[in-house]
Amino acid sequence: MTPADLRLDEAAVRLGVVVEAPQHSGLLGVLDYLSATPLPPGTLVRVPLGRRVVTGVVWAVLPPSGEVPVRATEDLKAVIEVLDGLPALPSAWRQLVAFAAAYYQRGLGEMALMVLPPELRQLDAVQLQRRLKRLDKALATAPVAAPVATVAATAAGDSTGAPLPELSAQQALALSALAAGGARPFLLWGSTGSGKTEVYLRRAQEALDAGQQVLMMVPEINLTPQLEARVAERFAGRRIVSLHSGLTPAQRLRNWVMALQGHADLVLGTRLSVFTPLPRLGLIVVDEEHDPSYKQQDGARYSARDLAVYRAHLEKVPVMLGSATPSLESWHNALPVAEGGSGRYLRLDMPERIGGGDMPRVRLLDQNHVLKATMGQEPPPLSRPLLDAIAQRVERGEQSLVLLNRRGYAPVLHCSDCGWKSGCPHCSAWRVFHKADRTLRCHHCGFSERVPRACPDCGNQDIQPVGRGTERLEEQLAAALPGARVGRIDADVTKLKGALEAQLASVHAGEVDVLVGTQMVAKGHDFRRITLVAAVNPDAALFASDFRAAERQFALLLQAAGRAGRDADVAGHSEMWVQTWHATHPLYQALQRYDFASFATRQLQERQMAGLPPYASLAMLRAEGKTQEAAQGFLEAAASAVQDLVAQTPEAAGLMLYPAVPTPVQRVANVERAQLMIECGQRAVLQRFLSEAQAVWLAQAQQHRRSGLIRWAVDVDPLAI
DNA sequence: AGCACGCCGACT
DNA sequence: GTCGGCGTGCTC
Repeated sequence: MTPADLRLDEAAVRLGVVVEAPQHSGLLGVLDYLSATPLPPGTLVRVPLGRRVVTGVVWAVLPPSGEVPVRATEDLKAVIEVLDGLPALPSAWRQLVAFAAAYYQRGLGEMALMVLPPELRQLDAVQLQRRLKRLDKALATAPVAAPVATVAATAAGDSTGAPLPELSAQQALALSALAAGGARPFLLWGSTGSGKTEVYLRRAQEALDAGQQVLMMVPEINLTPQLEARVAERFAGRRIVSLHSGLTPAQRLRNWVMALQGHADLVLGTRLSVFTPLPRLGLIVVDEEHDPSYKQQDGARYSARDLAVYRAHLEKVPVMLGSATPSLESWHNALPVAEGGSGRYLRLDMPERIGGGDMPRVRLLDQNHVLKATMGQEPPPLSRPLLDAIAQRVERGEQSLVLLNRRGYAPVLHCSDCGWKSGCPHCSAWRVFHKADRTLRCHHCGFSERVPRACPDCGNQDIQPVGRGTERLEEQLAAALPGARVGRIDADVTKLKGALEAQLASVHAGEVDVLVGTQMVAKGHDFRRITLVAAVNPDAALFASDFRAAERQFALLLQAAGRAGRDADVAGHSEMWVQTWHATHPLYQALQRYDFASFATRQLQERQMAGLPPYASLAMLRAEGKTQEAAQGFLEAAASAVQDLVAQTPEAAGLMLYPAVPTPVQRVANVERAQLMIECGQRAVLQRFLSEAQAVWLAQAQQHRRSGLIRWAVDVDPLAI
C-alpha cells in the first residue's frame, strides 16, 4: 500500500464516475472510485482503468442507496487527479447526456465522453491548467468586453452599428407570437428568402440583452458562411464562438470552454453543439431543421434536432425550428390535433419572400415529349428546350445553375464486348470514372486505381462510360454552349482547402455563366444573379425504396429553386426547370405550385396508411460481419432471443420485428452488412423493449463473434432504411 | 475501445 | 533461441 492509499482509507468517499467505454466492453453504467474528498457531480477527473489512465466525469457522489456495491471498497481504485479550473458540467448537461444515452441505446460513459471536445479527453490536470491560463490571458486582452460589461452597455441603450432592417408584417407577427411565448417549441415555416434569419437574430438579440446565451444550430457550417458572417456582424459587441468538426482540436476546446465558463454569448454550431454546456442558456435555434445532417450517422446515432427540443424542454428555454420544407415529423408536431397532428409545436408561417421577389416559375419538362421530337436521332445531353433556355441566359449575361446529384464523369465503365463493368473489388458497388484524374474510384471505400486503357477481362480497347455525373455534364454543357463559361462545384472540386470559397467567389464575380453542381450548391448559398435552376435527373427519388426519399427530394428541389432570383429585379423572369419522365407525379405537381402543405398532407396520409413515422417509431438493428451469413445470422438469433419480450408487450402497441435483410449496399470495404427493422406504434413501448433487448443482444453478440460478427448497433429513429 | 497476456512461424 | 502475428479477456 502506498501512502496515498493509506490516507484514502481514513475518510474515503465512494464516487460514481463515467468513462469512455463502449457497450461491448461490458462496462455499462457508472464505475465506482474512491476519492479523498467528495467531488460535485459534473467534475472532470482522471481515473485508472485497467492499465491506463482515462478521463471521466463524476456522476454521483455516493452510489444510490440500496444498490449492492459491485465491489468491496478495498478493491476500488482511487481518483488520480481532478481536472479543476473548469466549472463542473451543469446538471442540465448531465440530464441531456443521460437522456440521449438511454434513448439512443448507448453507454452513459460513451455518450458523455463522446460529446466532450476530443482534446479535453487527452489532457491531464497540468496540461489543462496551462491551456486555461492561456485562454484567460487571451480573454483579458480580447477586444470584446467581458459579458457582464457588454450586457450593461447594451442595457444602457448603447446602440452601435448599422440600423436594423425593417421587419415585414409576417416577421413582426412571428416575433410577437414568439414573445407571447408558451412552453411549446416553435416551427418557423418560411419560404426561402422570407427572412427567417432576421427572426432568429431578433429573438437572439432579446435573449442576449437579457444576459442569456444563445445556441444556434446549422446543418453544415461550411455551407453557411453567409449566416456566420451575418451573426458576427449583427452581434459585433458579443462573444460569438463556433463549434463544429472542422475546427482544430485546440480551437474546439477553447470555444467549448468559453461556452462552459459563460464567456461565450452565442454558440453557432453543427449537430455536435447541441451538447455544449451553457450555464445561462436562453434560446435554441435549429436552422433548416429538416436537414439530414442533424442525424449522426455513426457511433451514437443521435438526432441533434430532436435533442435540441428535449434540451429546451429540460432547461425551460424556447426553441425555434426553422425550415421552408419542415421534416414531416416536425410538420406533424406542428399540426393542431383537430387537423390530425400532435399539436405539440406552434407553427409560425412566413409564406412571402422579402422584397416581393417571387419564387421562380417551375417548368416541368416532360422527357416523353422531348423523346418523340428527337426520335431516331442521338438524344442531346440536355433537352433542347432547356439548352436553349440556358443559352438565352448566357446571352443576357445571367447565370444558370444545373443540378445533378452524382459526382464524377460516369457512374460506371462498361466493356461492350465481354460485359465487364467497373465494379469495386471490396464493395458491392461500381467504381466511378473520374476523368479529371483518370481514376476509377469507389465512393464507398475510397479504393482508387488508374483507369485501365483496355478492358481488364478481355483486352477490348473500347470501354465506354455509362451514365453521367457532374464532370461529364460540365463537359457536355461546355460543348453544347460554345462561348459560355461553365464551372462546377461538388465534393471533388471542394476537396482542396479554400477551393469552395474561390469557386463561389468567381460565381459571385460573374466569371461563370453556367454552374454545374451536386446538392451541396443547393444548400445555403445566396446567388444573386442566377435566373435559371435546372434539376437534370431528379426522378430516381420517386421510386426509391426509402420512404423518406420523396420528402428529401421535395426539400432539395425547393431549396434549389430558392437559389434563383433572389434579387427582385431578376426574380420576375426566374425559372426552375425539372427534367422528368413523370411530369404528372404529385411531387412535381406540388412543387410547381410551391405547395408544401399539400405535399406534406399527402405524404402523411401515405405514412399513416403504411404505419411509418411519424405514426410509428422505428429502430434499426444493424450488423456487420465477415460474411453476409454472419451478419444476418446474428440478427436472426437476436430476433428470436427477444421473442418473449415481444410477446410481453401489449398487442395494441404493435411491436414488430421484420426479417433480416442485406443493407442497400451490401458489402463495403469487404465487410458484409445486414439490418433488421423494428417498428412500434408507441415510442415509449419501443424504448422499453430496446433497453431490455439490449442486454440480451449483448450476450448474443458475444457468441456470434466467433462465427464472424464484427460489429452491431441499434439505430433509433433511423433516417434511411 | 485499449491494452494486456498467450501461444505458434521466420529472423538475427 | 527471440520478434511478432492477432485470438481472447479484462478494465470500477
